[in-house]
Amino acid sequence: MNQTHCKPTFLKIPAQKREKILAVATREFSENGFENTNINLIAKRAGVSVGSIYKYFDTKRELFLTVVQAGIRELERTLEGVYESDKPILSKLESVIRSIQETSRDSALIRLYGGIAAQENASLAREIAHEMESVSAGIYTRLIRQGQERGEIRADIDAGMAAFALDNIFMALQFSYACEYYEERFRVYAGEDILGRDDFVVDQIVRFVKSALQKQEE
Amino acid sequence: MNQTHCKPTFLKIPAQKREKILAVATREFSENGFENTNINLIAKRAGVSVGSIYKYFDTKRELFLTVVQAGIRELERTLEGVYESDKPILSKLESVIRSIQETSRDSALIRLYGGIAAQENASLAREIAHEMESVSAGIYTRLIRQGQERGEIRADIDAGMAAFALDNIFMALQFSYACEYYEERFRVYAGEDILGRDDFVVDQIVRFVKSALQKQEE
Amino acid sequence: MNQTHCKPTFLKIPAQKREKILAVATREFSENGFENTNINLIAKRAGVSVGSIYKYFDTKRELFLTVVQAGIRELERTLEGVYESDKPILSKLESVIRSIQETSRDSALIRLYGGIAAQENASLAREIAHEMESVSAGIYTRLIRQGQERGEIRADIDAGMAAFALDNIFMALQFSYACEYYEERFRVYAGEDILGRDDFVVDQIVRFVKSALQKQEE
Amino acid sequence: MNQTHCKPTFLKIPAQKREKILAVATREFSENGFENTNINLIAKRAGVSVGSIYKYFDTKRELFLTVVQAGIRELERTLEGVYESDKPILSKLESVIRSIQETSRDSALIRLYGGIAAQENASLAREIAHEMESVSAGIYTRLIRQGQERGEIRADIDAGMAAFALDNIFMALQFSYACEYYEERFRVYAGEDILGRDDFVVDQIVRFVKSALQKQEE
DNA sequence: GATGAATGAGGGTTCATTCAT
DNA sequence: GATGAATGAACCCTCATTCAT
Repeated sequence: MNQTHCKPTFLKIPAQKREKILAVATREFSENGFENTNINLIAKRAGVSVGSIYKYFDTKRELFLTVVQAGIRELERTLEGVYESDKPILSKLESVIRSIQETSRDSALIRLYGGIAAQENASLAREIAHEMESVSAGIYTRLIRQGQERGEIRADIDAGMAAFALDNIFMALQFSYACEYYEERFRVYAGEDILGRDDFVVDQIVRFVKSALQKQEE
Repeated sequence: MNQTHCKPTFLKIPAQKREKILAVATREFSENGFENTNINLIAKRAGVSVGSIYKYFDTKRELFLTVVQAGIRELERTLEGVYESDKPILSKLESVIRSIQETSRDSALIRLYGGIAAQENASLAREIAHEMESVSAGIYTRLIRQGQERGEIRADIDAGMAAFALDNIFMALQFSYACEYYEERFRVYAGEDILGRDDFVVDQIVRFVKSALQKQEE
Repeated sequence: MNQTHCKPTFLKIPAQKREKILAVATREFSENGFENTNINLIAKRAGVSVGSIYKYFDTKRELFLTVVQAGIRELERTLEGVYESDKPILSKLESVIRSIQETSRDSALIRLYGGIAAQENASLAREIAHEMESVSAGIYTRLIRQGQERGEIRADIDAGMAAFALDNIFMALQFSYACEYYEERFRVYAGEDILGRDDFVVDQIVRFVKSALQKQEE
Repeated sequence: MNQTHCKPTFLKIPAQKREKILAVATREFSENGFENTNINLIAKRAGVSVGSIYKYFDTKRELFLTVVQAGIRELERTLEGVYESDKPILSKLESVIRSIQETSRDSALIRLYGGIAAQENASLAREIAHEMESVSAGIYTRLIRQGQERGEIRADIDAGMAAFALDNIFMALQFSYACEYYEERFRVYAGEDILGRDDFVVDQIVRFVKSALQKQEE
């Protein structure tokens, strides 16, 4: 869960250099996918030598994993921010959706996520899954459970499964704002102009999720 | 939507050979992704020459698109089957979920879907999106609308957006039964043994979706 | 010298079909060179099957040689026409130059010649040389000799060598009207607009050749 | 005229390695033509990796152009040497012819020239033409003009056209000592043993050219 | 520790030629 | 004789990784 994928040397170089490498690598991987990303090019664009990259990371794969992990930590911070507030739970959901709309557009990170699941390299996918999902899984599940305790969310549903369903909706929504494929899919479902109707989307998704989770009257 | 990606010659060869090629290609693409799939290997494993493959398809990309489209048509048939029955709408949803459980396990097709969105080749992704989603988008949206007309589904929600949310859940569920990455994610959310608890999953998802869509009492 | 490069079958098919094949092949070879010409494409464009082409010619090479030989015979006819007249010899030269200007522009045949010498396949080149040059060599040499006998051309020069020098000039002139490379070279020597100044070219070349061959006043 | 076709890296490697690569490439291209030359083979024979070749040159085409340009510079040096002497102009011509005889035999370079014009790749041909001919065109034209000024060469002929005719003769003569096809052609014109009668050739060609250019008596 | 030149296996694609119908 | 589908060797080029300096 906390393993690092880089070699110790990477942690000893100036922060600025480290961040430049990660920024360039994130952009390249998210734009081109794992296979089509060229390590030599990343090195050049980050202003370091290939040799150095291989001093910091054993393989292309390790660099990729490091980039993903850095992204996860960023995501974690965003989500935590939303949840730590003390608004009623259902209103937190609205915040999440708005946050997705704001951060996912043009987000290299989300595109990266979209691509991971498809990584031809199955073992790579598995390795990422755990650390990546632990974050949101944990947060969503805790949220649901809290809501159930407070009586704001129905108790007759498994917190994990509800969190799973919720994340299914949110994950696909993220992709819909970040990846061409899902953008197109979103339009097919909701109309050509849906990417410009953010308030409508928030309203509708909240409505859907709210009913799904709310304690049934009576 | 109806364009074919193969050359006419491909349609003229014996059905058995055609299916062998598609079966091998589907397996290879879904196991290795687009980039890591070797056309020469597909040819060898399908028992034809590379030359022949290139007589049937202009490029690797066209073969890939053909494989995807064949999968879409299969998916279409499965979904149509479920929806054409005259069960009450909410019970149809249960059928869909069961159908996902049955067909997604070991499904090269679904893995393929998972991979498409991530295709480094953005234009390829866009090209597939429309024809692929038109199928389920159409079916789900029609279903919701029908439900609204019959009074089984709440009218205060946009049919397209509801269908979108529904498909988000189902799509991710499909991936969860087909791709390593999503399997792992599923376990993180719902427990190590979730892949063996199909009835529980059906029950929980139905419960979630039902509330989400159902007409609110009173 | 008179060997044919095709199989007997080629001579038995309808003349129209035979000529269509040669016409298409000549165009293709002259536009793309030997290596870049695709036999399957020639077949398709000539409206016959590849199988048939290989019934008529053992190899791509044989087809090429046949095309070249057909071209030689055409050239032969043109040249003979010029020389058989009974104009004074030096005025015949003018006719040759004008004939070159008229026939070489857009001439697949000449481009073909230009390419032969460079055929990577050395043996192919040698094979063509004899039959190809015998034509003009014979005519030019006979012409010079005739001129020497008539006293129109200096006797202190070897007829063969003079014919060789003459053909060097004419051959390169032909290429200069037919092939991009030599066109460019021509422009470098004689100015950007030289390809539009035909009379000037005739005048200058005649002037040069005339002095070269003419009996020196004494 | 001064553009290089290689990447900067090529200029930084040891001269010996650079020359080895150019030597091997020149040989391969001149023996097999552009299309039939195998880059991987050049690499192996030059004792470097394919990867390196592609570090030095973007494409096969660029390597070819570099080889040609190197040849042009060599030709330039030879020609300049001949012309810089202060012999009377017509005697310089004799030097050129002797120089052709000496350098063209077994000259990969000249064979290369012979092949360029025929390059299936028309754009490639055009690109080479300018830089290649500028050299000899310039020298020959300057020579003629100088001769005209000095009164050694007739003034009633255009310097560029005379240089063109001259180069036509010399170019074909070069090919006649270097390429199989033109060797054969030479024999057809001047007899089977012509390649062994160098003095005769010099004498005859000088005689031809001299009359062509010389001021007419009286 | 940093560099970046060097490596070479690997893969998409073409096309001359064959041969079963 | 005609057809054209099938074959598969061959080649240009890429890029993850290594290693001498």
